[in-house]
Amino acid sequence: MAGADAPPGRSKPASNRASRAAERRAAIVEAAFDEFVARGFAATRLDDIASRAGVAKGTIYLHFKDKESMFEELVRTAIVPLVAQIAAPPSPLVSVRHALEGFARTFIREVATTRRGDIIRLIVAEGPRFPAIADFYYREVISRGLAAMRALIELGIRRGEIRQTGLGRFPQIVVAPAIVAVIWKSLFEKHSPLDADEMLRVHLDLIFGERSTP
Amino acid sequence: MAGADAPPGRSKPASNRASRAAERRAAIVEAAFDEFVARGFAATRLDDIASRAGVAKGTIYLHFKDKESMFEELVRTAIVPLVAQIAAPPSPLVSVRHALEGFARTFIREVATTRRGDIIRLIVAEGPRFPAIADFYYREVISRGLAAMRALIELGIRRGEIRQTGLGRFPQIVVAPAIVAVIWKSLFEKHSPLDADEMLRVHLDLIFGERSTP
Amino acid sequence: MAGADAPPGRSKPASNRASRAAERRAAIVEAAFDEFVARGFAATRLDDIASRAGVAKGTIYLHFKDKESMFEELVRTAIVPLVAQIAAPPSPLVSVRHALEGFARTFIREVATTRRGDIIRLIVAEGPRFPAIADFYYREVISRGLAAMRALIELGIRRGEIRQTGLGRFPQIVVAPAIVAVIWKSLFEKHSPLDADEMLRVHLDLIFGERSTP
Amino acid sequence: MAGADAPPGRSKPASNRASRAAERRAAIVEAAFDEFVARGFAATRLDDIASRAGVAKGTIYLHFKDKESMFEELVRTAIVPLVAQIAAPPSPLVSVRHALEGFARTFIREVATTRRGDIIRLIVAEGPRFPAIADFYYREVISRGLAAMRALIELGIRRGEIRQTGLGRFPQIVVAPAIVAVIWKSLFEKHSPLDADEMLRVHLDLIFGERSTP
DNA sequence: TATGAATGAGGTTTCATTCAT
DNA sequence: TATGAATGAAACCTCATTCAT
Repeated sequence: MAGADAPPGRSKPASNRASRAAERRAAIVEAAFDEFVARGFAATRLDDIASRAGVAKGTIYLHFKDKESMFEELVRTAIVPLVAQIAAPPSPLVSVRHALEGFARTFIREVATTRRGDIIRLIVAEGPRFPAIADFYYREVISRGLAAMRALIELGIRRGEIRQTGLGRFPQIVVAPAIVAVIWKSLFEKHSPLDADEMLRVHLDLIFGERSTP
Repeated sequence: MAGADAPPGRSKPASNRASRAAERRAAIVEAAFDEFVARGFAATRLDDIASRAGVAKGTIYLHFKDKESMFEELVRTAIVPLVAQIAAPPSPLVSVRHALEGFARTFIREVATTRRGDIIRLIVAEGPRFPAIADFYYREVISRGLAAMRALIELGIRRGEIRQTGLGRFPQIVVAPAIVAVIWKSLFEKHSPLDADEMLRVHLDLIFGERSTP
Repeated sequence: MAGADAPPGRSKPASNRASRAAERRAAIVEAAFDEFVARGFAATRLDDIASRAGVAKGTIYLHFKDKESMFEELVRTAIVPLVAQIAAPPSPLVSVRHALEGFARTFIREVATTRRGDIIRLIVAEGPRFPAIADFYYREVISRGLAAMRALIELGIRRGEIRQTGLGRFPQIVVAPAIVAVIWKSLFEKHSPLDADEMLRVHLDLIFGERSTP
Repeated sequence: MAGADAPPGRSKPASNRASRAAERRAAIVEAAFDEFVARGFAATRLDDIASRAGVAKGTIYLHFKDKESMFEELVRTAIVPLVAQIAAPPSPLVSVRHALEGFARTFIREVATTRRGDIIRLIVAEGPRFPAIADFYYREVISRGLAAMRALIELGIRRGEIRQTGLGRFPQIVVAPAIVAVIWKSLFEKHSPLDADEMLRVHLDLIFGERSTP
């Protein structure tokens, strides 16, 4: 991930014990994340995580209590950046459409086309078996994200940008195509590539009542 | 177990050998489906499937080659009803809106509120590890369903019911809230119940340009 | 143990499924007992039990929940025969000395010189870490055995055979040399063989006030 | 941990390097002894010993070759005080009964009611797996102790204090109740408290032919 | 001398699969 | 066809031991 290529200038960056440990931990997190995303919780082997991270199996247990709590902590950690983006202020200065376009662009760039998209799929997949994770995800991402989205929608309605007043009650509708885009990318992209950018634009056209000009 | 050695003659309708086998197979399929949906592929134990189906573990192997092919066949089988409904003719007699409302109602009734909804989540979860399933699902459900949806949308556009012409290129947009509803039901329903019926209605209002009257 | 050499006459004794299972279970119990006695709980490997019993490792888990409950059940089972002997009636017809001599002989023959002696050492060794076992042993063996011994001692006192009236309050004193004999056999026999038979006789002489004639 | 980097000069009495090492070693021995007594050899973790001793795990290996030799050395060390007391001269000045009463008192005070009692149980438990320890224990404690006891008994016989001449051949009989008391304390004390003091007194009454007066 | 992160062999336990009945 | 006891590979996890600092 990011951070793997430290700024050049030092040959052995941070070689004291504390940061060596931090590096190892980061490597484990990195590897575990990849494996969990690729195989799901149950099918992931700690052996694979260890060898991918370049550490011994036992080393994992210096950083995590067991496979389950490693998974939970990992997913939680990975969710945090999503939260940060969502918590961005709705920027009432520009038009609501403009704000939503910004959202869409950021989402495409930072989520749909990166491994962060996979985490959404992972939560959908493992959520029912890890209620703690589903709860956390709901609390930190879903409820906040939808609240922000609702505020934006209602602003749009007040300003007359959005005519469909029912959207305020179902911000999920505004987000739905983005979710579908993420799922599509991981499952069907090879069968039929999806121009997520364009799809979200069409969706916004639908919401803001403009006619698309193909 | 019970009834296995019932006195011959007529214990149940169609109790000859061939159909007895068919019954058992159906029980296994049923049980396996429940377990796979509840736990995912890797975490499901054949032991649990067997006892839920009321057969011995070995019996499963009389009907399926192994766990993996059982899973694949199962999901394939479970998808068929979805296909049937989707392949229903777009019914050009009524309005397009009316047709889509019918779709939505059927979806809510037959998918979102039943176990068939979980199969969508299951495919999202296991798709990457079972490309054969993802392929099959794309071929049988996604591509056909989207094609039908696209035809309907274009009909709506030609008839002037739908003004947003871009939707023809992205039928996913029309389906997205239904997908989100299914996911929501399995993950977040307990945190915040979703009125899927109403949400889909608002979504149709958005598409067909009517103002919702709260 | 006993039962390994079934009565001849049939080449494959008890070859139906149920008794095959019973045989295997017996083999596991046998092997596990040997291993636990030889190494103690923690140092015993299920691998060794399995191969000594001639079964696969997994087979053990068809009969026992886990290592710990196997150990507890095993020891409990092994204790039962001790109980049976102890529950023998105090036989008031003969002299108390005679009764105690019978006890001593039986103890030497059936406990001190057999593997049942090792179980006493095993309980001493593992008791503190398996309170359930110590409790069971106290309840089934110790308390009953001491009660019976006390009754016998008091009978001896009433009959004038035993002059030391304090023994009624401490039946442990009467049993102590037998316990020591068992421990001695497993730890120090090779350094200095102990004639347990004779020791117990001397002990009885001490109790019944007779002078030993070497 | 705390105090590891104390300001040099004088943190504790005798804080030069050599004695600091000796203190650490003593702490390890102390901690190890507690752990081994509480859990037995195999179930004891070096981690626990280290943290109980307040040293790092690696430090243990500066003082002991490995777990096994640490255990052997430890038990040996712990036995030494027992030896000292046992080797005390039989004091022919007072009556033999008086000498044995002194023994009993000392045993109760210094062994049965302290951790040194547990070491007897530990040796009984681990002896078969550590022949070296059983050998050492036999050589240093058992054989010496019994020799001293035998000498005392024979003195008693010669002086006419003890009438049961067979005891000279089985000094174990005289010691047996003390052993049983120790075992009782660790296993059954909570079920039924034992007045070891009184029991040993009754036992001496038995040996010396006096009638107990309850 | 002291540390404690790292190792990896080895333990317990699970479970898909087989096969004699 | 149906069973379910048996298997054993493979998973997770522990912990004695090492070694760079």
